[in-house]
Amino acid sequence: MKLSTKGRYAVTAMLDLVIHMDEGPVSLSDIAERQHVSLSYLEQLFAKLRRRGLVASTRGPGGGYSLNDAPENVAVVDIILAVDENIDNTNCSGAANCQHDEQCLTHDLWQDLSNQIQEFLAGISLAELASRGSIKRIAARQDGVEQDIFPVTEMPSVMSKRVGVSK
Amino acid sequence: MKLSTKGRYAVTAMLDLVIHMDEGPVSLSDIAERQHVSLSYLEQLFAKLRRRGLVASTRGPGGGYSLNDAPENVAVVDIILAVDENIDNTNCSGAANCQHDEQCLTHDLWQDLSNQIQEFLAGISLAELASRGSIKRIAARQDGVEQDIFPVTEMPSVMSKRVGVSK
DNA sequence: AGAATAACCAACTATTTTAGTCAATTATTA
DNA sequence: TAATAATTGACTAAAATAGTTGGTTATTCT
Repeated sequence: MKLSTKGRYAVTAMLDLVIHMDEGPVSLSDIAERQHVSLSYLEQLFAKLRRRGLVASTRGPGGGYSLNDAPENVAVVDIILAVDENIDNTNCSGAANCQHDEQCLTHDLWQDLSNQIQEFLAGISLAELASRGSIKRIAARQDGVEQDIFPVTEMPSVMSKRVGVSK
Repeated sequence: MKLSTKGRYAVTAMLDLVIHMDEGPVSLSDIAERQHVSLSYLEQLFAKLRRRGLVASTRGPGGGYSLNDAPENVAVVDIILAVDENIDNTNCSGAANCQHDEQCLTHDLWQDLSNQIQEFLAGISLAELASRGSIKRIAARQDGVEQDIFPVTEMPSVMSKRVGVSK
């Protein structure tokens, strides 16, 4: 299966977007700063999310990304499928031709497992996630924490801003 | 998470072992032939399974591997954990220090998912798997199929036997 | 009009994991 | 003593992961 940090980053970024979208489009550099993911990596992920129709983009100052649908209608599984391609656990990608054009011994087991995971992740929407108390607390910390940890001017911009971009 | 072909091969091989263990130890070369996995790769996997105490080995002619415990007591999750190390889906391996020593936004979500998968795979024993009709059918096919596909002497030994081993 | 902002795009890269191979040794049995 | 089969260790090709680098294009603010 594919459940790597790629999918986790994507879900985290989308959740950050939902939490901050009341003030218009959310820029990737803001998400990068808050969630400590590299901006260029986010760009790749959001390119896929946009192609899948999950988000819409606005260019220029004040621009950023916004959800194409209500947070209630976006499930975690949609996000993971958009960036990770598949959630399938079989060797044959479900085709059941794992061995001489027939099923391998454990084909059904991996198929069942895939369905389990699929159903679990399909049952959780961004709206539900954003409403959780534990997540609200962490988001509040992230929104107010930068000043606390990095006193005034010395924020390690390397982590969140583009470096070495020439004019 | 780690759910790769490594874990799938291991479960398939262990299931093959259970199906054929009534006639004493099962050799890796037999499993390699039946399940079409390379012998050297199986050796690596069974070294881990032995270290974890899931199987016992018998050397010499007629030797092979046998289960250390009743098939009822070996869950699929045990096998995957033995070869894949962990089934954890969080970035911080469950330590909840994913971001500045505190939880990242989605930590709880991945934790819940890990638990789901864990429970599912813990609920399936080798005995239960081996008793399934679909698996019995496939095993029967595998036990009788070699003669049908590779007439008499011309079995492609490359796939299942060691090649180039000098004295 | 010009500077800043921010999305968009393509190519490249270091590191890790996967899925093995290759070569040899040790133990056991016929 | 020959064959069988586990055991060990080092190596490797290919793919995936997690980015980086260097730009271009569109929009808005001054």
